Amino acid sequence: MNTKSSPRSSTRPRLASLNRRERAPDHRAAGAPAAPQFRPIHTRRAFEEICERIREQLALGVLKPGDKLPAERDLAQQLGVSRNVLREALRSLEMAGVLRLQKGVKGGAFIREGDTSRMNDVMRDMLSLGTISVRELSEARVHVLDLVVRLACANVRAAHLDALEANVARTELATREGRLLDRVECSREFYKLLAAATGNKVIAMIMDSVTEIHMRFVYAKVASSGVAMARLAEKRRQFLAALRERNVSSATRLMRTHLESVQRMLEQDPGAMSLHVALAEVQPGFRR
Amino acid sequence: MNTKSSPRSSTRPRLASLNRRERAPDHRAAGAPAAPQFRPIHTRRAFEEICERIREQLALGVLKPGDKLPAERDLAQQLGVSRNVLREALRSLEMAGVLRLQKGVKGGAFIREGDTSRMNDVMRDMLSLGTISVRELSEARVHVLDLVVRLACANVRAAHLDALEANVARTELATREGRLLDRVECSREFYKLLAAATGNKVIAMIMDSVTEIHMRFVYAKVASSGVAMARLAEKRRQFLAALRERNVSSATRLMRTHLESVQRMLEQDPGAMSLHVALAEVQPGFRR
DNA sequence: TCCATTGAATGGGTGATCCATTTAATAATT
DNA sequence: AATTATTAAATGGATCACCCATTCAATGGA
Repeated sequence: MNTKSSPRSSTRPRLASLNRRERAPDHRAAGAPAAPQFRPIHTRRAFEEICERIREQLALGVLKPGDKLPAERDLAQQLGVSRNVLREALRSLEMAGVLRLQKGVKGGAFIREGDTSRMNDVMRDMLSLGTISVRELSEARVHVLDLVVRLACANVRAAHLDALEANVARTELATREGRLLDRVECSREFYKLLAAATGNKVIAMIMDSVTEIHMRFVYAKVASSGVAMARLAEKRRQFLAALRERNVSSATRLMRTHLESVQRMLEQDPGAMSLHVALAEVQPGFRR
Repeated sequence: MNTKSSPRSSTRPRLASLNRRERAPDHRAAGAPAAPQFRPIHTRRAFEEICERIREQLALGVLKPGDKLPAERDLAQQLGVSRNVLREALRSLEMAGVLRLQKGVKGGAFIREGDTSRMNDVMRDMLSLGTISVRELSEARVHVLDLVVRLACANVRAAHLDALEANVARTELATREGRLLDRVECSREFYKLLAAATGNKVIAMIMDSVTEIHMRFVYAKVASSGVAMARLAEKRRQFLAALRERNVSSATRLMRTHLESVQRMLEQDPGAMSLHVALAEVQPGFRR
């Protein structure tokens, strides 16, 4: 039995607004198309409500990057929830790349600049969960890269070309010194720079997300078999030349044939390659 | 003063593995390319470690969709952390679409089928945070849609065509009955079906993520101004005919001109359109 | 002027406790 | 025997009251 009389029933007008809230009815218009029976209603929980409210303030422009939320203890009281629940919400938003939590006096929960690498995580989870396949990802990458090359030819600027040039120089150096894994890291960077050269952060984000996983496979392959893409730096220089003269067809063709040879490299001795190995392996430069 | 003697120092060999863990040194190879000074080290926190371990089990294939994690109380003890911290981790994974938490006996934390709509959230957050712009998103959508049309022409199957046909029929009905917002909902569905017709879930996911936000704008525009895209169903039928005969150039051209007219519609009287309104407005069919 | 000390604010983390929901086992009723 | 209530246990949801570690400004001494 619970002998100690509940010390809480007295001081608890709190959750009136947040907790135990009646669910809003589904306002789907009467004649709505393709209404699939009823969508499952998952009970509204406090932390969801909190996340939503903060995101709402964000969408409304009330909160902007750099802004600081009230201290956990204060915000919890304002929202009428316990500190623990508030923290669940803040944690989720932190994982989502929306917040940055910082300790110490003058610390707090700050709205971050958007973190475009979040899309990588989504892609990786989808692959881990088996929702998408390596084949689909590779195919998507070919198409996206094709688009990226065309856009880069249209929009590339001197600064991008310089960065790419420097990257190829590093690739060449790594090749000469036999640092094969560093060369893979160079490749990863190359595609990131190329994506940035499109001048469109949405496209770049998409490109990065399909490239990141792909490069893990390449890394795992090179690490395990020691194979190396022949004449990589040379091919990069050719491509850069085409990009510099904004020769779309030439750049596209060079990239396509390169992708094909990479694909062949990955597919030889396929038994050694494993989705799980590539995903789970902790690799330098591949932050999780 | 803290009069009550700490009751914890005795029973706490727990965190040895998880908490207060020495950070692994950065094993970046010595001559690594483009090492940007030092990457900021953010203190390793328990919940991050937990998330990572669960994701690792996922990547390793030890955990699969449908599997159930141990009960919170048990898992917390196994990991040597408090239940509250474990919950922060589970919450984050739930928000990430990896887990589904279910109450009651026989409840627990289950590994979900991958939730492709997570990419939509990323896109929305990036827009809310100002990391990407509406212009970039629209531009990306044009290019992605172009790709989708080409792939759909190559891979569309009878079932897809039937679904699209049914969608257009609903569009026609909504038009006749003057249900403009339902027609927008039909459009949203149309693009989702088209994305699925590519036969590539990665491409489909990307397409959906750039479409979702766009359709919010269309919805907000139609809701506020009452304007309607002229001859929508007719245009859809023409496009479907081209898709059915796998006529890439025709389908591409039709889609492109349609996009242009939609863009013109959105841009007239631009003062009425607001990023914040479109993002924040709760709309039927637009789950958050 | 510079450096060490201190203390308050803040996020990180713990453990105990209660509530609400769900399900299966059990008892009561027809 | 079949059906319907009741009960009990397991589980996630939430709260409270702490304590710890980090950070940084204020303070004070050399």
